[in-house]
Amino acid sequence: MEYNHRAIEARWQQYWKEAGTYHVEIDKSRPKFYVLDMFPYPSGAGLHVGHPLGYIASDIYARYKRLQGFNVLHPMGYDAYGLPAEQYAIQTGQHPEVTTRDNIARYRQQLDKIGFCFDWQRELRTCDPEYYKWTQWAFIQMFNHYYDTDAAKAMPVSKLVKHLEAHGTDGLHAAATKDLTLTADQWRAMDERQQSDVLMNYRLAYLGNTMVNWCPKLGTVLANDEVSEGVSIRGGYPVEQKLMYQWCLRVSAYAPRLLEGLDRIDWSDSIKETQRNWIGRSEGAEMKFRVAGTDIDLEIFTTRADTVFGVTFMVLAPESMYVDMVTTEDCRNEVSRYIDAIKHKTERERMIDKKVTGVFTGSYAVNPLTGKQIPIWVSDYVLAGYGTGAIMAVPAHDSRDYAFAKKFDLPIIPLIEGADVSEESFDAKSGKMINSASDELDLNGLEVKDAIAATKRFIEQKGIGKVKVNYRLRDAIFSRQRYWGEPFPVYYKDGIPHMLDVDKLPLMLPEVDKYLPTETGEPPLGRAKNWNTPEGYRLELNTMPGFAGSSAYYLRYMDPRNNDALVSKEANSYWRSVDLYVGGSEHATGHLIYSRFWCKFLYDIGEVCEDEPFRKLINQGMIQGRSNFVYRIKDTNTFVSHGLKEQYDVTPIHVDVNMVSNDILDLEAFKAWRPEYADAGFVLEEGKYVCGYAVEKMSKSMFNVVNPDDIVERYGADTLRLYEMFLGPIEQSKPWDTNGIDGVNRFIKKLWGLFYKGDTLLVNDDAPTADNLKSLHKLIKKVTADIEAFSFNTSIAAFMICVNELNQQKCHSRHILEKLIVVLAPFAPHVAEELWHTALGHDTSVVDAAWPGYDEAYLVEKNVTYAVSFNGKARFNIEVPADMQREEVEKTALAHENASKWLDGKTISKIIVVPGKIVNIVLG
RNA sequence: GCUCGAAUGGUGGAAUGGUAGACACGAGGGACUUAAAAUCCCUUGACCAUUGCGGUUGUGCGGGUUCGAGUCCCGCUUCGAGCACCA
Repeated sequence: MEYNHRAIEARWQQYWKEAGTYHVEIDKSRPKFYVLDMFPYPSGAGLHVGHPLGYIASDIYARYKRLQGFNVLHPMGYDAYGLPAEQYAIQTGQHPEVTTRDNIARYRQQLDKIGFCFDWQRELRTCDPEYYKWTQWAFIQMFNHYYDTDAAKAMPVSKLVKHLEAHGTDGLHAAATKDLTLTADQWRAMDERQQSDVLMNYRLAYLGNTMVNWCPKLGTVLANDEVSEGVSIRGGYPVEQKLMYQWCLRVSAYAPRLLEGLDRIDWSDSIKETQRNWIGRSEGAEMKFRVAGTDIDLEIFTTRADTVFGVTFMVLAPESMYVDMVTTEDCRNEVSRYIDAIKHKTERERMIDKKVTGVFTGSYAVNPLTGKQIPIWVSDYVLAGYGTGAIMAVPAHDSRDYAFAKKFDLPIIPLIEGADVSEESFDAKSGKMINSASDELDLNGLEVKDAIAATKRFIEQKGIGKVKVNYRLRDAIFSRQRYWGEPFPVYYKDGIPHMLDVDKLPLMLPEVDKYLPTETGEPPLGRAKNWNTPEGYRLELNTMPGFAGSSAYYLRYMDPRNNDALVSKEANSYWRSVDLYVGGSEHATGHLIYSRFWCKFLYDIGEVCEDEPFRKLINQGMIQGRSNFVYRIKDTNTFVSHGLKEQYDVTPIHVDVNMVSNDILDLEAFKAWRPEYADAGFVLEEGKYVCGYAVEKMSKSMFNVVNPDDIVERYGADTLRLYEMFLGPIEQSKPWDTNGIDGVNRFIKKLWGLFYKGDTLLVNDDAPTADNLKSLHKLIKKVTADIEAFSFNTSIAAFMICVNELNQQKCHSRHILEKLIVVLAPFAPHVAEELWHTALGHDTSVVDAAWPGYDEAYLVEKNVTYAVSFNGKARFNIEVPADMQREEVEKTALAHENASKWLDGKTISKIIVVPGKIVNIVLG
């Protein structure tokens, strides 16, 4: 029998499907293991060769774990809501659901050809009402909970209401949009709408005012990357900053726990670091500066409490509520003009524009430590959204304050010994303090670190400030003015939002005539007719963003058809959380934060038993494209080979990589590619046309897309799987280069050659030799360790070595080959299954075999070579039995005929024996 | 600017502080073949030597620790990633 990948792969894919080989159920007699891939967005372009990289790695791991006796959950589904389908719908009128369904069918076809062990009975689609029912359900739960900072967990809003009724805000420690102070009497005196507004200040899912890029012409909010120079990228319509009332999730409440949880999960340092940066914890102090001649206190946040003696002015963010309070009549016009000018800029423009601008409010603040009066300014370099939106400026030790002071000629007082602040500020947090003393507090001579601590202690004692931890993490804006997303389970009654009853879920996404905003500027859902509005009230017209559906999907896989709960207690307590999660690192500050937040919330309300969703995370690298170029001589139809292009004036042109092999262009295919190239001429090197290449993003326009289907058709899925893994470390980004795929294809053929020569079955029942056993056990040991370490490229190298050795040993022993096949099965399941059945005669699937252990006894070397060195320089080798004791090794080394030559009468000061490697004799 | 990571042949990449370059591609040579493909064998970091043994040098740069450093430490350079008027 010859190796025929097409027949083999079709046969076993069919077999696995019919036998339900990969379907899993809860089995309490076996330990569970949950392997998950980040589910794909089914785009219209289909899969390219980069997409399956992570899926192959996780598939290998899942199969390996199963062979080790684990009950492995390995599901797959689709993140089906998304912008491309909606854009396509706007252009063509095609319902996004239709496009999405077609794309999913195509994805499924492509995935099936690669031979993954997914349990397709658990497939999910986020746009499926059965699924998004639970997305809506979770939203309702968030609406009905607030975050108690004492208990550090979510609590029911009903408890909050009880507290407000009894004590007002007194003793209430809850995450809030802004600090409120209410008495119980005031609360009870409020009408329903006022009370609703108060509760919004605490709910985990809340309606809030947020600055957004609003494009009136398009009738939608745009993301920052959809706006450039004040106009929309699509259409070029003006975009303005607008405060919009929309749904938000109070992710910021969980900032401390999101940070702390990172210490308990096995993720790469880089992605943890990215999340830490994003959460942005900073320890500092909040301090009050009295505005001179008033009873207004400006609250500021600083991490450099020690520099308070160097504060020479204050700065407010233009949006700060203090601005209005402190601006004097004389300055009011100028301040308003400044703020108006700022308003017309997008946040992005404000960031790009590094020009220092600002305006004086006319008021002064009193430095609480020195009693000196300092001017209060307004400038857009202070952000409203961080801290209190007001800062104390210390120009000597903060570069932004320094630039501002220079521009507006404000005083600069150095506070650290030896710091030269004539040209630039001294931002480092080190050195000895100077100029920092008052009657009550003397920091002079202290190290910065100690000065910070001393100042904090002092301001707390004096009641002018308190120690505070600030986080950069913002709440997530949860409304989108889009059609293709989950509808909110929300209706408005007299303008007050209410949640639908849970038993009315799902609230189905309605049909609309067009996927555009309405004429009155409402989101597309405003077009829906006869939408099932409960009791005749108005439904929320926004939809949820993309991350809504992907935040808890991993839980749903545990129990995907449950209509009574997101996941049953039984399924959740068995499968618990994802043991291995594989996906791209680009989700570090999106999906991977939101999922963790969502999970912690569900944990708080007792729905799930683990508070971290993904125990171990592997980030597969991106596969980039490797584009090929031909070089056309200007104004001709002649193309010059890469090595000769310097001699001409040429234009590089992308050519389809599928016409190029090892950078050699297939001239006939090129001529046939485009009519204008039919009569092209070529300047060749040694009879060949050599193309240039470049690493770029894999995309149609670069003609560098390699389709996995083509590889599977030509070489087979097993070759594709092995080659993708052989390309390099899984976490590394690398360009796809089909050159080299022959190597792994040859390996499979050589492996086949151990079993068959032509039609002859070579497998015999001979007892394995010591060499056979050594080759096999070396392989098992290496592959076991490599899979655990996700080092798949080196395990494939180990397979190649093993098969070459067995070939040389002419080993066809069943004993050896059976174990070889089991170990290979996770990597190349089709060929393994074929040989397992036809050559080795089994009638059960190889996936039900047991992962073999290895025996060190077969691996022990009989003899070991030591390099004998003198003063670190290797001089000769000795070969001794492997179990020889180190003193004996020393003696043998010194007894060697060459030793006396190097000793040459010198004394020996030290002898170092490294087991199995080197004897170093250090001469005195 | 801050944080994290990386740098090894023509290429992708291997190396618990212990013979650097596993494995593969590519290249060169050879066998088989009318020929090509396929397959198999040999060579392949560089330099020198080559009738034979071999020798020198070599992991971005400069130092250090060590009997011994691609690996550990300090200081740079370059590239990649994340964050970025975050006080």
